[in-house]
Amino acid sequence: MEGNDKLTEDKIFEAATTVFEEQGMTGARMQNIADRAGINKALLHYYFRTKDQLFDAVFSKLAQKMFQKFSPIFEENLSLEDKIRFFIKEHINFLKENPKLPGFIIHEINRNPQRIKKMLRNVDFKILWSAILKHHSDELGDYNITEENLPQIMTTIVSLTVFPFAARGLIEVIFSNVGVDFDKYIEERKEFAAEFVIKAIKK
Amino acid sequence: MEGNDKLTEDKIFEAATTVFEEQGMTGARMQNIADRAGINKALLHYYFRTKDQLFDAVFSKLAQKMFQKFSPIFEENLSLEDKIRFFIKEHINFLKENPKLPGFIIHEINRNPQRIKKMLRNVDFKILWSAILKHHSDELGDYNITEENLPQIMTTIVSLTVFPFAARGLIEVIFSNVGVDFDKYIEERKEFAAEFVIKAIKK
DNA sequence: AAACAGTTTAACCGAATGGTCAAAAGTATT
DNA sequence: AATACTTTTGACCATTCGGTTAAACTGTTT
Repeated sequence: MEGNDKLTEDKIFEAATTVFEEQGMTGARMQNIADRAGINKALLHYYFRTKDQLFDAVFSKLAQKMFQKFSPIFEENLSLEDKIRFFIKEHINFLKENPKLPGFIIHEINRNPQRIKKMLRNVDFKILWSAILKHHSDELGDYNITEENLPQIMTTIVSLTVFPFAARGLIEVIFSNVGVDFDKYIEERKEFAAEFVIKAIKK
Repeated sequence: MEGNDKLTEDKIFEAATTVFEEQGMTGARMQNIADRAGINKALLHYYFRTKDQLFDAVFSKLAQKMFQKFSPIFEENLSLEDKIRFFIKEHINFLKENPKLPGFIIHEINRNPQRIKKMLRNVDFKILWSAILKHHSDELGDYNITEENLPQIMTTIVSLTVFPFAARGLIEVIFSNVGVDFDKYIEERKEFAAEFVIKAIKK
């Protein structure tokens, strides 16, 4: 049979994703993953020989999923302001669907910085970054954006979208105390963060 | 003897802090902590009965250390703008000394949200937050700050300081590719983030 | 229907890990 | 110097965990 083939592997992959996202590599248990996938533990090792291999597969997939979402930044067609609005809105929408992703990626990168180093070895950010400046060269006179402060601005924008999800557990406790709903806060954040950034960079 | 007493317990606590910060609760090994402290593993259990108790002690200490740094926000004496400048600068200075703290706290809260819920049970953020508005009530006419968007603004400021350290492993890889030095970036961030926020909230 | 190939399982294994214990070493008290 | 108390250690234990193995099961080919 071939149909069930992919099904089993996918079931494993999904279960592994859930468990790894929640517990991290070191906290995850192969037995737990097997249980969630509704299969025998030996079958896990039949499809993915070791825990490390299974983790690598999951991590690569999730990291790619995360990084892919940044590609719209490096394309043209929108004005700078609209691009900022579009990116922040879409990125928050993406994170709403994958709320555990930031915490997972952050922790696993901290635990093993080499892995991400290897993954991004062949990406030339220099070209990507200068592309941004080039795309909006005619608009740049209206904003406080230079090659020098681009790292500050880029990390700032990402901070605004990612941090609330990474620190969600903490933020939710505080918000519940103040009577704020996290989901509503996230919904409002799309516009707030975008206008916040635009206001800040405008000359 | 009493002098050596505290010394041993402190050596253990320091070693445990290092290991837990780097590996997290689930990745840490009691043997590793014992080795780092230069003592026998049995002695670990003599001072801290179980791994959970040792972890709780370390986590509580580190969480308190982190939260304490927010107290200047809730005191008066400075203008709103200077308070923002002061907090961001001091907070980044603090994080420079404790760069692993954000990732550690974030991960452990995600792994067990209940722990932080219990820790902050008796803190009334509502009072703290309204104190901010009260302290600067005379200045508020000049800024786009209301009780409604305070959650957005507060989380925004914290995002700007904390995220670079949480995601340091990733940011450093990208920066090294673009030829930016992380330490220099952090140094510049003190002023950048403060002026960024002030510009954004000014009417 | 027999041989074959891929899939799934139950039972098992060895190493790692958190934790214990009794004895040794060290320190203070008398 | 004898006693009593605390600290430190080496050896050990029980359990958990990642991983293996051989056999059973399923569908396909001949």
